[in-house]
Amino acid sequence: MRDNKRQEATCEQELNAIRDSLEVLGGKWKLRIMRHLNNHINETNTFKKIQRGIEDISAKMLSKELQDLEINLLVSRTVMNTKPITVRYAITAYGQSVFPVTESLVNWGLNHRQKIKQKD
Amino acid sequence: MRDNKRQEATCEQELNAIRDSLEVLGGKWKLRIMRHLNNHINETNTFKKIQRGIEDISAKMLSKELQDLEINLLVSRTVMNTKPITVRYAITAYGQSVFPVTESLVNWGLNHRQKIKQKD
DNA sequence: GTTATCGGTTAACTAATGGTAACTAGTAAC
DNA sequence: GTTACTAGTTACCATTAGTTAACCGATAAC
Repeated sequence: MRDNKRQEATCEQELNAIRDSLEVLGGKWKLRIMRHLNNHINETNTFKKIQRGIEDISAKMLSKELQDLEINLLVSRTVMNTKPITVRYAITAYGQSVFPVTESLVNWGLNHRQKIKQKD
Repeated sequence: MRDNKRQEATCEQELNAIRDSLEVLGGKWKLRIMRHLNNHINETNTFKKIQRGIEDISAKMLSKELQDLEINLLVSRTVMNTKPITVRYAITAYGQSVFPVTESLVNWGLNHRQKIKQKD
């Protein structure tokens, strides 16, 4: 794998790659959760603490999104040996690799809003 | 506007900017259409030609997506004075600005697929 | 034994996205 | 007048995404 032969993907492969990215990062909550974990990276982020920290997210959505993020290696889940048990979630080093990607989306989005404003 | 004070957006503003970007570029067809128009930039891209060029897209979806793209200034629409009338769609110069953004999504998606493969 | 906290799950709903097929109007060839 | 091509629109349906509210077992405080 080290001798990577990338950067000559076909059109279809590129569209698939974008679909993959948006599946992993898209939706209403995933990036909010990632950012929250990154902003509180030195704290013990338990399920309830995260839920209280992210406005309006329901237990169901938080549970489901954390599972998805864990499957994709972006977030780690550690059951702590406490009573009552607590579960600690943390963004992984790999998880932090999403921020440079989203930065370009942020910049394009900010610029686009200006552009559309000028239309009126 | 020229003295742009950007790049110090709050967390919430950044999430909104990402939402904006994904609203404009997301979904099943928008980027396919953009790429198609970009790949056939020297041709006259009529509605029917585009529909034949993009596999499985229905008239309804193509019509709706082209309208969205036009509203967002990414695609231009020109009614030609022919009989029967034809309508020419083209990607705008501004529309081409999306490709650098999607490139980072492509790269992350390709890399992520490798990463997940290694898990098994 | 009642109440509260932990980390969730379950069922039932609504909203958004996209697909299918039929249909429109205008023009032209046969 | 029937067929075909232009550029779409309309109505209906299925799937997905997300919301709401109730519930679960375990543990601990009162």
